[in-house]
Amino acid sequence: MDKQPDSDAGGGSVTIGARPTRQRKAVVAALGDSDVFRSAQDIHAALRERGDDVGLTTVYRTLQALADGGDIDVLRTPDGESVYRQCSNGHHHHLVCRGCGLTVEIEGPAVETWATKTAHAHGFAEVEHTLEIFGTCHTCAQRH
Amino acid sequence: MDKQPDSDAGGGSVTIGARPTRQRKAVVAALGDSDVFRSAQDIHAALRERGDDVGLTTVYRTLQALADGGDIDVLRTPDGESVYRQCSNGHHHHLVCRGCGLTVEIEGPAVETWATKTAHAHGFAEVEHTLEIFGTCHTCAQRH
DNA sequence: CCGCAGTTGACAATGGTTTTCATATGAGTT
DNA sequence: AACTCATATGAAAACCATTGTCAACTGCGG
Repeated sequence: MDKQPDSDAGGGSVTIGARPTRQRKAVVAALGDSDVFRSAQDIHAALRERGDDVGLTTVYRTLQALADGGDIDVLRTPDGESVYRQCSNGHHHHLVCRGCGLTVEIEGPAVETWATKTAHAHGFAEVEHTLEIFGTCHTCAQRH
Repeated sequence: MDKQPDSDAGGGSVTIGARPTRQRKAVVAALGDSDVFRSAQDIHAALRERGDDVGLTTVYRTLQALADGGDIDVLRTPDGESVYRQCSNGHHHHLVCRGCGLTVEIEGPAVETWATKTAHAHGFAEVEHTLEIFGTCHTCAQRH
């Protein structure tokens, strides 16, 4: 039910889909260019500016597919916007700047343990959790 | 321009606003009736069914006001919908059952400290964080 | 009883995201 | 190269929760 292991996607480390088209490669490239969480609209605008014309619909579809495949991370800003980012593998959380989207991947083993223990203590099973930290980074704080 | 501190709102434990109107009381009552997170539209529909006619706009406004005042908790479902719930005072997180919505309020002072410290260590200011734990409660686990 | 700030609500407008559907494209086949 | 057809694309329309608008209403203070 999940994809078969493909160790030779053709150069990229990310499985794009059945057909690695120009558009999909462009979206993946755009994600690779920045280490910031960006919205679909952001990416669409960036691509257009760069001359890579990709339809907004396609950007949305591609991002969704990548997220479903676990190749990129999604999270929702406090405004309810979905933002995407290419992340390292494995479980981690994010420290995100509200101003520019600058993101630091963080780990908190103690939190994981605590969350799981607490849930079990209340009789909950199949425990998952979400944890994101938002703030204003040093740079953004200065040019308020 | 904003509300003055009033320690005696007039009987309710929740400060509704400058004027405790029929509509606001109705919304507060609806929240008091259930201990699960519900959307504004849900509440609006429930009120209408009960005969308490309150405009959708007013429901939204009231919920937002209550949330701003810290009298109720808001969180966003994975679909991006805002849901509200009457909670105890103070900062806390939620342990929510995926099956029935059963919610347990939890506290994790250590997590708060850790989150703030970590953010500051990376030069972030005005730190906020979101943390929710999802799982399957004992009851739901049995009748899978 | 008057007046005005606070409230209300029908309706329009927003805006991110998804759907629709006609057209295009690419990988395999003949 | 020509053919096929599932897959992919994208412009435009649909969605839909939420917010803005603004005229009408309400209730307490004076």
